Amino acid sequence: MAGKRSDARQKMVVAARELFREQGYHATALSDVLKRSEAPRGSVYFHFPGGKAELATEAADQHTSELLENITLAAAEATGPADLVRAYLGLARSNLVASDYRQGCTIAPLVLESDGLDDVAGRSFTLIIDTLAGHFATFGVPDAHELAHAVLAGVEGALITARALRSTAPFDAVQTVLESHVERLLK
Amino acid sequence: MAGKRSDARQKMVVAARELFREQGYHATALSDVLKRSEAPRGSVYFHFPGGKAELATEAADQHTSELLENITLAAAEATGPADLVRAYLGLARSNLVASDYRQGCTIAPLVLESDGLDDVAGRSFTLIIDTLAGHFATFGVPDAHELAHAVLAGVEGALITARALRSTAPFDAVQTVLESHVERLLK
DNA sequence: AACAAGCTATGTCGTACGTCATACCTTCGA
DNA sequence: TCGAAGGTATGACGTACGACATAGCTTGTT
Repeated sequence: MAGKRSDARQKMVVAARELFREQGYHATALSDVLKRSEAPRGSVYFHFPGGKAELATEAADQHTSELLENITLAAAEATGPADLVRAYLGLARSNLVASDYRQGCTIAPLVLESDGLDDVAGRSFTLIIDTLAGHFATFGVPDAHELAHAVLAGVEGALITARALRSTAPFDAVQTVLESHVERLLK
Repeated sequence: MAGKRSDARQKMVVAARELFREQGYHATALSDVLKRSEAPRGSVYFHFPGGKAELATEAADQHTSELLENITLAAAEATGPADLVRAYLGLARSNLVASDYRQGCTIAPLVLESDGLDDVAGRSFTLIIDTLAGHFATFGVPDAHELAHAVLAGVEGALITARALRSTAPFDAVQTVLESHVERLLK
C-alpha cells in the first residue's frame, strides 16, 4: 500500500530547528535544510504542503516540547525555585557556549522576522510560562506567573546579548538578579 | 565641484531602522526601504557602497546613539537607580505598545540573522551596557556592570516575549524583579 | 503481475541584490 | 557673466537564487 517509509521528514525538522537557531528564519533557505538533513530536494512540498512556514511551525513545536520535558525533569530534581531557575538558565547557556555562541533560541526569530508566525511563537511562550509557573507555584512561590515571565524574558534576552558580546556575563547577571528576587519572595 | 546634496541618505537610514525593528533584517528588502523613504533605487549603492550590510550598520549606530542620549537624559532626571531602570524599560515598552506590538529592537535581528553583523551588534550592546553601568555607579550601585547586563537582557527578552504574547506582562515582571534586586543592592 | 500510494527529480516563476550608463547640479576659471 | 568639468544622483538592467508545483518513479500489497 505504500512506498518506502522515509525518515526524511523528521530529519528535515531537526535540521530546520538547528538552522533557525543559528541563522534565523529568512536567512535559512530550504536548500540549506535539505543539505544538512541530506534529504532529497523534492520532498519538501510533499512532507510540508504548507511549505516553509509549516516546517517552521513543526520545528518550533518540537523545540517547545523538548524544552517542556527538560523543565519538568529539572523541576523533579530541584529542591526549590532557585534550582529550577538555575537549571533553565544553565540549559540555554550551555547550549550557547557549546556551540561557540552560535545556537540561540529557535522561537525568537519567528517573532522578529514577522511572517505570520507570531502566533506559533506566542503559543510556545505561553506553554513555557505556564509550565514554569506551575512548578514555581508547587514550590510555594507567590506570583509564580510573574516570576515565570521574568525568567523567560531573562533567558531570551541573555541569549541575544551574550551571543553578540560573546560572553556569558549576561547569563550570570540575569541569574544573580533572579535568585535575589526568589530569595526575597520566599522570605 | 559638487552636485546637489540630497537628504535621501538620511531618509534611507531612518526607513531601514523602522523596518528592521518591525520585520528583521532579511525580511526587509531594499525595495521596501526605498518605498518607505521615497528614495530611488540607484541611490543605495551610491550612498552605501557596502550595500545592505552597510545600511544596517549605520541604522544600528544611529539607533544606539539615540538610545544613549535617552539614557543620559533619563539619568539626569532620576533620583536613584530604580528610576533609571523604570525609564529604560518604559521607553521600550511604550514604543512597543504605541506601535501595536510591532516595533521591537533594531539590534536584535542583526544578532539572530547572522550575516556578519554580530560585531556591530556587539559594539552597540557594549556601549549601552557601559553607559547604563556608568550611571548606576554614580548612584552608588555596587556591581553596576552586572546590573546593567541584567537590565539590557531583561529589556531585549521582554521585547521578544511581549511581542509574541501581545501583552505587557513580561515588562511588568522584569521591572518587578529588577527593582527588587536594586532595593536589595542599596540596602 | 498489476495497481495504488508514498516518495523524489526536474522545471518554472517571482523577486532580491548589485551594477552601469546617463542626466544633473554646483563650482571654478576665463 | 558664461562655459566647462567633475563630483552627485538616478532609472533601467542583469544575474542569481528562493520558494513552489508537477510529472515520473519506487515500493509494497493483492
